[in-house]
Amino acid sequence: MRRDIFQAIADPTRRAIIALIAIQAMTPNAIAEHFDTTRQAISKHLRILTECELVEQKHQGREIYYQLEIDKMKEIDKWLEQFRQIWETRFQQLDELLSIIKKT
Amino acid sequence: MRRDIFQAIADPTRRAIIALIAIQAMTPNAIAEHFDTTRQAISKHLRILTECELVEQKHQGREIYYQLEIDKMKEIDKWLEQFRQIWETRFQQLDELLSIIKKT
DNA sequence: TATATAAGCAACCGATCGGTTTCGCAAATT
DNA sequence: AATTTGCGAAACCGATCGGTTGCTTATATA
Repeated sequence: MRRDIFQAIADPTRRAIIALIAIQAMTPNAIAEHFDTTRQAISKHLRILTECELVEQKHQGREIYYQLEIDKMKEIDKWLEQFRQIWETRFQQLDELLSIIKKT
Repeated sequence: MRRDIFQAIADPTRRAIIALIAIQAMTPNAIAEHFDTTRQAISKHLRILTECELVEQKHQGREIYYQLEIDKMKEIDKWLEQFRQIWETRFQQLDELLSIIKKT
């Protein structure tokens, strides 16, 4: 059951769930209302999100509120960093090229 | 065959391929040498990456060089933007809290 | 105490995934 | 012209995915 964050965000429904609970913690039933599937399907998605620690449970009576563990999202940002360096370098090179053209 | 970038980066081998060809364009054979699988398996990954336009082909004789379409990576960055706003706000709030504590 | 509600869990299903093997084709090399 | 090399395409395979249905447990409410 090797879960990682990249696999977690691969599914569009899970990305939508993430965006939903980013605003405020919600129960599975409340989340399910936003989608065209059963609560059980949502529960499965929440289990995957919980397993890779993207989401946290907060028990409150018989309700379970799921909230986004926003810090975990930074892992994606961290991975992107190596490419951000490249595209910024490219941009800079383009910029330099343009200024050279301008001078001649 | 609905391919999107999030599904493309879900696989660890594909992420490694992306990182590899980010440095310089490479042929399928050259890429395959870096992994413990067959060239055909790599070819399949390249097909998926090509389908979602993360990668471009450059034919040169009978060799095909695959190069990263770095701009496409920005789509992930764009999606992350909404969450970056949240975690920066949280950080700011924490910062304010700390300065309030300091004052008292 | 009986009933309704919130939620997790397990079994099942068709579709897709990642991989291998085999094949065919086109470009280089001999 | 014959052979080697680089590559994609297709067929196949077991594993996993996303979903449903049916069940159990625990907390509220009548």
